[in-house]
Amino acid sequence: MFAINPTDPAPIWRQIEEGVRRLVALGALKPGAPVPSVRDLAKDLRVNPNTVARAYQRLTEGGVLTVRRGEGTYVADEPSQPKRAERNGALRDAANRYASTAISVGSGLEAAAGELESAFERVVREHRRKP
Amino acid sequence: MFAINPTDPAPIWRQIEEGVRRLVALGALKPGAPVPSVRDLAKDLRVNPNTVARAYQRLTEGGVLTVRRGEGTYVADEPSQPKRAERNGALRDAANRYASTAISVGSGLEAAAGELESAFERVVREHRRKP
DNA sequence: CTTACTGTATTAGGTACCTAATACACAGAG
DNA sequence: CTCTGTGTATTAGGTACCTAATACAGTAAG
Repeated sequence: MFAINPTDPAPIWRQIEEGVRRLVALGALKPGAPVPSVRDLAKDLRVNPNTVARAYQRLTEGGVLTVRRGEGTYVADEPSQPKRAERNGALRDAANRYASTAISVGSGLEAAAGELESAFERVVREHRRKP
Repeated sequence: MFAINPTDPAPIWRQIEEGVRRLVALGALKPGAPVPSVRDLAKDLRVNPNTVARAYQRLTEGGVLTVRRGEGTYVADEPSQPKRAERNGALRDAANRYASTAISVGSGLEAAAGELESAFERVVREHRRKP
């Protein structure tokens, strides 16, 4: 499905949350489709079930997932996207972080932009492989 | 000098380390120039002196700073830059993270690249202001 | 020497996160 | 009903990080 990056300082539950949002945004997870059970995904990612549960709960509160108790968890019929304000804010924050680390290691805008393009291709290709 | 971002999941000492590296890479801190004392920078960033000390220690081990005990800390005469392998690795990692969050909030490559350019301009302009 | 500033080290306490081990309520299959 | 698999909740323990309060060794200036 996706992987956890141990070097990423972000908490694991946030990585899971973002991973699911990414799959939904890419269309790899379509509305109504089931997502792995808490225990299955936890076993797959080699992570504690509680951590996955926390991510699922946040995604449910955020309107991305819907849960049918005792049965399973599914992508919401109309998965909510972040509003423009939040999206721009989050994007700006992430861009600042990326620019900061790029400059700090001695890279320029061109190198950073090129690596970004590669990263996009990599992510998209990775999720075109198993639709 | 620079600011600490509380929303950044990265540890504060790492943000400080990256901030100093950024200033050195931008030329805002030139070789031989003194950096603020541990206590001064801690007071400026409203952070514990131990946290700043940890960052300075890592920067010293990394060859970016040199310390004259009892006198102060200075930018190394020839500040070491990360080797190409490490730089590319770090840049690739950062690009992956940025691309991941961009996609997860529903943004495309164009929007991400545009925001990246803005971020670069912002950072450079911010450090051209007080040379 | 005294004072004031450096970097460094130690100890303690608090918070967030992750793990582990359970337990409970609900839905579906046999 | 029994069994299995859902999501959810609770409790405990460990680690990393940050803070706070000191203390020590070295340098420079009065």
